[in-house]
This record gives sequence, C-alpha cells and structure tokens, in this order.
Amino acid sequence: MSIDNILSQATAEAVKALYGVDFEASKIVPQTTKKEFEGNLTIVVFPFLKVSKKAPEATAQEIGEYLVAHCDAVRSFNVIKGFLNIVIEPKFWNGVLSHIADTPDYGFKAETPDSELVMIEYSSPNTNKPLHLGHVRNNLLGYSLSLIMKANGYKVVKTNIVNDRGIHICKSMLAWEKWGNGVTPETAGKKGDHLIGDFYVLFDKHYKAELKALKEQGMSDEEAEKASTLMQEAREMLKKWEAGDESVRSVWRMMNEWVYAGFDETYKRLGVDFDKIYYESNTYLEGKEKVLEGLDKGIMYRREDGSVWADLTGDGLDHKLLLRSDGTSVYMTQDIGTAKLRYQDYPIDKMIYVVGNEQNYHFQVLSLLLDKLGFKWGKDLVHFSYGMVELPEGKMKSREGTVVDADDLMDEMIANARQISAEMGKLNDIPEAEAAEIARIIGLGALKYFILKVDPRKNMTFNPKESIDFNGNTGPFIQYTYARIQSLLRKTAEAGMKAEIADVAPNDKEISLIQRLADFPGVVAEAGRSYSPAQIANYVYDLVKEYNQFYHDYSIMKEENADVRAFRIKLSEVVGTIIRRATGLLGIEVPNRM
RNA sequence: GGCUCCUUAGCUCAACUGAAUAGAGCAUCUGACUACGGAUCAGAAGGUUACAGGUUUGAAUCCUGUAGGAGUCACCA
Repeated sequence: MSIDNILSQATAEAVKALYGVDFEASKIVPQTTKKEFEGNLTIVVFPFLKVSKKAPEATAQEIGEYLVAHCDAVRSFNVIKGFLNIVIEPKFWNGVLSHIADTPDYGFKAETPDSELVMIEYSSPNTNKPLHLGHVRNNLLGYSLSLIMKANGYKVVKTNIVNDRGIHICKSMLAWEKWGNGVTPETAGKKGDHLIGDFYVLFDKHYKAELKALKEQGMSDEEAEKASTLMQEAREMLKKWEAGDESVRSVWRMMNEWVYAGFDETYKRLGVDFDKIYYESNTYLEGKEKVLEGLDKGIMYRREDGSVWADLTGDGLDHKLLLRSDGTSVYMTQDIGTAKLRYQDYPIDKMIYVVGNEQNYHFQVLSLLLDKLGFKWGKDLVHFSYGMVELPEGKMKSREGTVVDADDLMDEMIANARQISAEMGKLNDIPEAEAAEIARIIGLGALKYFILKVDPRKNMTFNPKESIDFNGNTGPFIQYTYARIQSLLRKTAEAGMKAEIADVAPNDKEISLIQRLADFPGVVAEAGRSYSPAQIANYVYDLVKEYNQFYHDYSIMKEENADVRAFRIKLSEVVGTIIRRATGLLGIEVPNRM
C-alpha cells in the first residue's frame, strides 16, 4: 500500500475516533508539503471542521497527535493554520523506493480478460497531399494516448481512417493526367505523397488562372466557378469514380499506392503505427445503408427533394443532412459507416477520436446519431479535441504553400540536433552510424516533447525559424539527464560499486525525490482520465529537474560511506527507469549516451 | 448573430478533484567546473491570473456579465 493510502486511512480513523464520524478515506488526499515548510506530506483539515466543531489549528493538532500515537509511519507533525504537515519516519522511504525498484511494471496497470477495449482513431490523412505539422500534432497525441490507455490497463486498437475519395483526389488525378507526362515517384525521385501533393497545388494554380481569366470577361465569382472547365472535368471524374469506371479507378489505385508508400515512410520515422486501417472508399456505402435503416426506424426523415435528414432539435441542435438529394453520402454518413464496420470487427467499449477542434460540432452530432442508431459506445464517444498549430504569420494554408511539411520538419530537427551535438564535441570518437542514430533520437525527441508538453486543447504557435530549444524544458534536456545516469551506472559498475537500498535513512532531498517517483502511477492514471500526454511530459520534466539538483549537489562516487553511496546509485538507477517509462509513454526514445 | 473553446511574468508554457507566498524554461543580470558528463547547477529581477461582480473558511480554478482571440453554424471533407 502506498504511503498516501496509509495516511488517508489513518486520518479517517483519527476522525472517527476523535469525532465519531465516518469519512471516506479515498476523499482524503494528502499532498506533498511545500518546500518552505517542514514535513513530507500535508493534510488539509478544513473539511473536518464541521464535525470537529473546533478551530482549524485545534483540529489539526488533535489529528496530528492521534497519528503520531497510532501510525508507525508518522514521526512528527506541525500545524500551520489549517494545514497539518506530517514528517514520515525517514526509513519508511527505503521501503517505498525498494517497492518501486522491485515492481517491474511500476505505475502501469496490467491488461486483464475483463479489460475494456478502447479504439483510438488518429491521423486520418487525405490522399491528395503529404502530412504536415498539424498531422504531426495529431499523430503524436494519438499514439501517445494509445500508450497511456494501455498503461491504464485497457485493450487498445489503434486505427486510421484514410480519406481516399472525393473531389480533392480527383483534382490531383486530373492534374497528373493533363500535365504529368506519366511521371512516377521513381522517375521523379520523389516520395509519392509529395508528388501527388505537387499536382494538387498545380491544379489549384491552373484553376485560379482560369477563374481570373473568366472574371476578366466580366463574370462574377459564382459564375466563373460554374463555368470553369477544370472544375467541371474534376466533377466529371468523381462521377466516373463513383460509377466504378475502370479507367479512372486504375489511375486512382496506382496513385493511392504511391501516396501510401510515402505515408508509411513518414509514419515509421515519426514512430507511430496502426493496428487497423479503414478507407472511406469502403465505408461510405455502409453509412448509406445504416442511414436508410435509421429512416425505416423513424430516426431520420426524408424531404420532398429526396434528401435524408436527422432532426436533432430535441437535443438542442439543428437538422442535419445525411444523404444528398441525389442519394450520395456526406462526411457524417461516412463516419457512421466506418463506425458500423469497426463495430463488426471489434467489440468496442470505448471509442476515442483524435481530431482537431474545428470538428467539435461534428462529433457532438455524431455521438447523438450513433447513440440513436444503437451503438452502445456512441453516447460516450470521446472526441479528443486538440487546438490548431499556427505559424507566426497565421494559419497554415496548403494551397498557398505556407504549410510546414512533416518530412522536411523531421529532417530539419535531426540536422539541427546533429549540428549542435557536433559543435559541442559530443560526436567526436563516435562511429558515423551511432552519431546519426543519436542525432535522430535527439531531433525527434525535441520535436515530440515540444508538441506534447502543451495542453492539447490550446492552439499553439510554431516558429520554424527559431526552431526548438535544446535547453530548459525540452526533450533533449530530459534525454541528456538520462544519458548521464546511464554513464554513472556504467562507471560505478566498472569500479565495482554496489547499487542497493542499504539500511540508511535518506536525507530530505532523497525523500523528496522518492516521493516524486512514488507519484508516477497517479500521474499515469490521471493522464488516462483526462487523456492528456501533457501531464506525463510535465511530470517527467519536474522529476528530471529535481534529480539534476540532487545530482549536482552530491558527488555520488566520491561518497565514502559505502551504504550511502550504494543508496544513491540505486536511487539514480530508479530515476532512470522512471524517465525511460514516462518518455516511453510519449513515444520519445532515450539514448544511453549523447 | 447562435453555440463551443481559449486569455496566467517581455516570450513559450505549468499549477492534479477549489487550499498555504501562482511555479518552470527562454531572454536579462550575478555567481559555481584540479574526481560521477557545464546540453549542468545556485541566486537576482520579472504577476491586480483580460476586466467587473458573485459563491466559499479559502478562487487562476466554480457561477453571471463585459472585452479580446479562435473555431463552427454547407447538398465541402
């Protein structure tokens, strides 16, 4: 049992013995004592005043006295206003540390046969352009989330829904057919997703030129858009696609393969993966079916023009279109179809969609519709909504070429890490292959940490010019501390020094560090509840910062008392372990040297 | 205009379910390497938590209103 639990239970007993009232132990949460006061843990006694009918100081005094008399772990206490600061018997912490050291999966809950199955959808790319910075945030959040949920004992299925159909793909295809001269990723020497993205931009360029010419002939914006032959051709192509026209379909399949090969490379480098991939070209018809089923059951209704709608005014929302008057499906319909297929494939208990906050309304509606259609997880589906990534100049716009490309960004980060490492002489005497690997780990660590440490709900600004710091609250700072601990362990092992929890009383700094280590399970659980990797990131940073102070103040190898030295080496080792596990939850690797 | 979210130090961000004097990093200034890695550490300075009310023993946190920003309200995805 953790020391927090022991204390809250003992406090509950104290309240019962002193005032004869039952207080739920789980509601009494001791907090770590602020460092300007004496003590390790603090209990706030204000909630007990109603039953004690005494002043805060007197109540705290009474509870404190009871605890000292009845609880072995409590050595002494002091009272400041309504705060009862408790000093834990120092040797008690040795047991806490050895418990952490001896628990292989400390902080992680194991999956059991009754574990709920949670499906996490993330990434969701369009096949007409490469991944950009916004996708990077999405992918990192989604992947980290899946690891956190797993650490909380859930069965996790990571899924990706690829938007591989629609007018935007037709635009790329049309441009390739018109101006591509049969170019392929091989002949162009370019990743497939980038090649297709270029044609999407090319289409837009020609389309804009056409619009401009038409408007110069005196047409309004609307008239010009209607008169555009390029857009007409694209629409025509979409119709052929929907009809299954083989000439269109074969180009579509070929170009999709190019794009997927490109995506796979990016995903692999980013370190994310999926258990199951769905394609909208397979799900949109299913959605149609499901909607028609809902129509039969009276959940939806049909208008005179043939379009199908859901009336959500009873839920405080609006009427929502589900099938166009020509019978084709919209975005919402596809999501319903995807849900249907997923539910056929997996016994889903909980569904999490990692999608940007511009779709908050969409998911509110989707939740209601899925619930009405009988999906048991529909009502409680989680839209893990995150803010946009903006540039100093404002929003990223793919058509205007102001996007930060994911591949370029990773290249830049790694090159940057390489350069800084080299300047500091860190890479001297290291074989090229290892130097490259270290630069990769650091560069990606910097990027991932930079993005994940921010509260997901908030929009964030990304300044590519200033790039990312390597000092302070950053990934490399954490990685560096880990590498130093590994170095320490190597050197002490070579010198034949032991690492063990000897029979010594830890000092204040050590106790504080042990307390923080002991907090790890709570942080993982909390991150699982609020679905936020940011909490893990901030925890591991605090841990590293505190360890650095400890590390700096003590010369561990120099310490002459072998027991104290062994204790500190062991403590360092455990800190290293927790750093590795916490960063692991963020998808960040830690190097043994850097 | 309706609905949702955001606003904390010059900048980038913390603060778990309300709790003690709101914490870090960057930038600025001052210090510390003849034994574990200076990508480090110690210290200084920097705040009316957008504003105004309210609830509470206690509010950055909860409620109401105001201002500013973002998103959304498509037979686009």
